[in-house]
Amino acid sequence: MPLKIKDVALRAGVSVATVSRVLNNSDSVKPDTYTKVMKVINEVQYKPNAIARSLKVKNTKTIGIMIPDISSHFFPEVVRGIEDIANMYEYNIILCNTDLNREKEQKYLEVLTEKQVDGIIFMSNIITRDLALKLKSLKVPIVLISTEYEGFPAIIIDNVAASKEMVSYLLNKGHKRIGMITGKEDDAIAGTSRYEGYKLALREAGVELDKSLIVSGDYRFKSGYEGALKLLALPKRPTAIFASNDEMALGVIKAASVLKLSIPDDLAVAGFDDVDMAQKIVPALTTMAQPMYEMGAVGMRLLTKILHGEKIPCNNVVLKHNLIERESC
Amino acid sequence: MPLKIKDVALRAGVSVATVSRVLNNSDSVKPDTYTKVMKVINEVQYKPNAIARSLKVKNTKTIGIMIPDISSHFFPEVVRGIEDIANMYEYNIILCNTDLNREKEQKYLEVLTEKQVDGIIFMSNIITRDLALKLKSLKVPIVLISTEYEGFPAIIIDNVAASKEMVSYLLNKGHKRIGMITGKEDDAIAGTSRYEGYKLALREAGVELDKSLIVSGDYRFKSGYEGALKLLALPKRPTAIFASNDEMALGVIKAASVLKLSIPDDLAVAGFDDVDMAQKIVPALTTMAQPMYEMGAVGMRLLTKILHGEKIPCNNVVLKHNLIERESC
DNA sequence: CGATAAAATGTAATCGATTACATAATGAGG
DNA sequence: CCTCATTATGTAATCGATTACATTTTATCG
Repeated sequence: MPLKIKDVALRAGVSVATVSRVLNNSDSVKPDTYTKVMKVINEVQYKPNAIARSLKVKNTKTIGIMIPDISSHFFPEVVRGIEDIANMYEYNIILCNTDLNREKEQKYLEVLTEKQVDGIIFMSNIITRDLALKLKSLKVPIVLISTEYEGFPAIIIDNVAASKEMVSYLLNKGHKRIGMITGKEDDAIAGTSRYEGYKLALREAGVELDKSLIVSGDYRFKSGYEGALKLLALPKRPTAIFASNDEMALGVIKAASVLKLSIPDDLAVAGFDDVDMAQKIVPALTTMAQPMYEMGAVGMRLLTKILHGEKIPCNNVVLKHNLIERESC
Repeated sequence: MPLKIKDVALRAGVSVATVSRVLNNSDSVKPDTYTKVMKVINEVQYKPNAIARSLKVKNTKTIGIMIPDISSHFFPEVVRGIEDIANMYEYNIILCNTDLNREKEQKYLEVLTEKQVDGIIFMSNIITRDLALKLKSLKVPIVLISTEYEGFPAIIIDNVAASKEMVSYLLNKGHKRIGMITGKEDDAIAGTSRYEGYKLALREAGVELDKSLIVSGDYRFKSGYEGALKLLALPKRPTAIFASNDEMALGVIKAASVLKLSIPDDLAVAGFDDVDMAQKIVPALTTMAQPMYEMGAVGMRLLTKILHGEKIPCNNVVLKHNLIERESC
């Protein structure tokens, strides 16, 4: 039903080639014909069919974004960063929630390639060898965010250093017994490395590691809440708790509140991420900020560079973390 | 570079038509040939080009989602609901952040139509006549969420009733002076109607409206914070504050905390939305829940029905709101 | 003013699938 | 074993753009 380039050509009394030329204002077309064609285009409100175009030019100006879950904190900001830059370069984004489910991931990767996306931004906790192989086989540029793998460009922060910094900060504030709620063990990037940073800070300060102060969580509120209850039930309870992410830190705060502990006097709480809410809650949460928006933006900018033919080294881009002192410590 | 249907046909010793038939398992194809072709497809890892397919069959199995901003609360949940259902029916979603900016909106609508999306889910605060006309002219099915306009199917809640219910609840708790922080005035749906509900509840209870208790906000934390400071500086301060959304309610809580007012004893606070954070903060926020995920899911389900040719009446689907009592009142 | 180069436009092939229509293979029934 | 209906497969047009190449128009200049 909608008009095709042919119709425009007919009405303007030129060939389809000419119309295509004014559309892409490539090649040379006489000013007269240009305006003549433009007039028709505007009159009939002609909108070129991008699908047909894509078939010929072999690019779709759309990229895929694979994230675990848009409704969990952290991701919306990243996605927003991606979209803003994508928009700037006239790309659109197809959003895929994987729930960290391998089958869903697989399925999405397939439809994304079938739909001929120009590139993919991939976020996940851990990338297995299999997955990496699969990603490589796609022949489409891929940028990783908040995860890494040999052979792929990735946007990350230095989790070990960031975590160490936070724990050192707590140590400097005089805390000797610092509880930690870790992320999932199988999650290389945030899980292991943030715990690594914790241990490094202790070692540097000459404080002995007390395993009873470590409980493992899964990044969710509930696990932070329950982990804190466990830690706070200890005979020698910690004076500070560092949670691997803000969501769990919120759980810690909640736990403290049911135990009628005041923050930061009875218990200092530190988080990780600097999720939007961190500054809005009472008490405002001291946390290690990840530049979420920027991670998305930088990742997308990198991807566009690749798509524009620039040769990009496949190494990690490490963005700066930032310790934000607020009321909870 | 990737293999085409022709290549598969060649290797399998059949025609492209036959390959296409096994791909779409339509028509009749002999079991023998079916397996023969399938074998080749698997061997060479053939992936059909969805763009080429779309050009011919005139659908893209992708829909557009227009939202103000994915990084503001409320939307991620809705989007998640949409995506889950979309995924179920093999649709993908292109995410567009409009920032409620008319030009961006316009631009996105254009590229979405050029990219031949099969449908659009549109969220915005207010729909002007111009915009509605534009939407109609797109010839593509559109479902509205959290907004409405004559002639479009829309998924909403009854904001007036919900708001009235909340205020009545506060009144029943014995509050006589209830402050309200409204949304933007130009925002028909949530802004005006929630204030409307407030007034209705007062009238019903025979409480006189005191305009000094009404301050207008813009749905953002800061405006909630500042609005609360203003209200709490009143000679006769309110004993309860109802904010038009949770984000602002959080601002109210923050304001109360700097003024050293305890919640709910010195001040009751109520929000609207039941954003994920509402239950996680201290004190947990009493709020009017909107079924965000469900709104997305129902909206998308409606859209798929339309896309599958069902005739759907263009009226509002009103989902149930739900008053959630927590600690802040 | 005519030859020639440069600019503008047109013709038709192409991208990679689907599908109407034509044709070939198979099976049933006498 | 032959005819005819049915099933299976193949041929070629088509979707709506882009673009290589061919052709026409315009401009330049001796």
